[in-house]
Amino acid sequence: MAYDLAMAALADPTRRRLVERLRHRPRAVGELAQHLRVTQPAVSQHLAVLRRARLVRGRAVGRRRLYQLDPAGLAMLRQYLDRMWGDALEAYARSFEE
Amino acid sequence: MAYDLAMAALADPTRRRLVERLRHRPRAVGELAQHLRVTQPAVSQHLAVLRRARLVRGRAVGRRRLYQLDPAGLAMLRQYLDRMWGDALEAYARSFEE
DNA sequence: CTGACAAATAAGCATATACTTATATTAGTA
DNA sequence: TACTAATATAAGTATATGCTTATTTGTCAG
Repeated sequence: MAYDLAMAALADPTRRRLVERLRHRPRAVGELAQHLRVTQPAVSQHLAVLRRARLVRGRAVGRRRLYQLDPAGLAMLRQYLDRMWGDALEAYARSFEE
Repeated sequence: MAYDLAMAALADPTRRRLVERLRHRPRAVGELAQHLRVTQPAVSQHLAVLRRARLVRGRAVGRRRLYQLDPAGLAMLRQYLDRMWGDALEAYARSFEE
């Protein structure tokens, strides 16, 4: 039951934009903040939430902090959704049988 | 961009329990409420949220209302997560190359 | 038609949370 | 050492939302 943190984290649109911005390469906090209409502290707070959900990882490089996606959180979410998806399809098909 | 409603809907643990309870077969509102420590109105409100997110569908049967999973919402979510997952893996692999 | 049952809606409240500004921390630079 | 840059943390606020009770709407049984 670790996907609950990930689901809650991705429910926020600003955090989803952060994740999407990290899709292809790591970015520094300031760089992320520039594109987001929110202040730098807000971005740091969002990153902390994403970190706890294991959706991103941060490492210090000089005096900057580079964040990148952590596959772990996404993997758990995917697994959960795939299970639901499979069951939903089965139940849906069954609902036509009778 | 329809997965945002689904993400927000599934972020709530009570709503997730509702979805999980509907995994295998349709259920009536009262039946769902009995297993959930919340009142019937709360369940109805949650179901409304899930309906707007296209995660469930409800149909009237007599004076009861049977809800079942709607694959549509889950499909959108899955698609979104799969894209993120793929990109995350690529970026992760790339981060080892250099 | 009347009463009871099932679900949805209304209204209100209490808490969670996404934001802000201000400050602290840590690392590079002159 | 002092100064600046980059990020994190603290504290406070405003809004969103998940819950409750009370009421409304709709359906079946007698």
